[in-house]
Amino acid sequence: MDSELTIGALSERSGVATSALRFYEAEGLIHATRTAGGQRRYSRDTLRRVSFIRVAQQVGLRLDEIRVALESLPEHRTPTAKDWERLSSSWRPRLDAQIALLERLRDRLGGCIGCGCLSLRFCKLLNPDDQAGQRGPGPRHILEG
Amino acid sequence: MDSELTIGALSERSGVATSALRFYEAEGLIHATRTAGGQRRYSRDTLRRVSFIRVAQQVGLRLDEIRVALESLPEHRTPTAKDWERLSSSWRPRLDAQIALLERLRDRLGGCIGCGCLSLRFCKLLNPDDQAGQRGPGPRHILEG
DNA sequence: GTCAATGTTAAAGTTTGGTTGAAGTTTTCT
DNA sequence: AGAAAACTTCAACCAAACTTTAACATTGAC
Repeated sequence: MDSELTIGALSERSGVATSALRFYEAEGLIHATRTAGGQRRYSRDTLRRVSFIRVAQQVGLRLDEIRVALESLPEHRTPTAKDWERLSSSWRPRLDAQIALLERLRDRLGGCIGCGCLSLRFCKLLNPDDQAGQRGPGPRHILEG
Repeated sequence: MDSELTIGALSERSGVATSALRFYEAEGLIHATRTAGGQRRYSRDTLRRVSFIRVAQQVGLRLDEIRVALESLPEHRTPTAKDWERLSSSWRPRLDAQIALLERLRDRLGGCIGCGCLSLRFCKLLNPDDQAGQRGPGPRHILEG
């Protein structure tokens, strides 16, 4: 049992499509060695890397941010549980902020929309830190703040 | 004081770019009358409509869903605070679910990534309802569930 | 009446996160 | 050895939510 995974095996185990895995490689989020014939072989901890990527997406990170995060992992040894924990704990502020926003929305929905207060630019509900968010095109991720 | 707004005025008051306002109109989310010369003029409650749109986006709704929601407003009278409240209260389940997901992530981050449990497909953290989410292309919105 | 500021349209471009398809190669199974 | 299954690359496509650009028209202040 060589513990190298083919792209199909990694896909099956991670639940992530092979096309996505190739895409992640192109974006520098994961890496593979190649067989003599040119096929990808993944080391076992790539599975954990892929898991990290998917969870990070749920937290609202974009792939380029995730790439940067992953780059802070040790290069020449398999990352430990502690490494992963350090990485993911950096999300806490982000998660906390997002949870707070959603709770604010939930608890003040009725009042704020119906009333005349909404000039949005200055609405405390949406811009608690007075950032009128104009951040270019593309889909809006709710966690982007 | 005719209380009609030009697109520039609406943009300034709402904090939403004019290009976005035209886009919203093309998508059927807002409406305008036209001057003799063909310029848009918005009634005052359009401001509230735009506010609604932006808040709804924060809640994670896509524009087409927002359009449907807005279509349930009364056609021939200015919506009341109650109308808006009814509309926005339909978000509660969605908000609650999303808050729950984020709290789950926050509270179990360390354990779940570091450990070997993550075959993602079956991870209770990400798929509490056992939906291995394969929902087509496009950016992943964290609220999509 | 002039002129700057603001407005118009339509089409194309941007970003993110991928998928799809074609045409060919490698691995693995028997 | 031969065939099926899995793999390769590359380019094109998709969707959301806008923005940008170009070329031209309207408004409103003086």
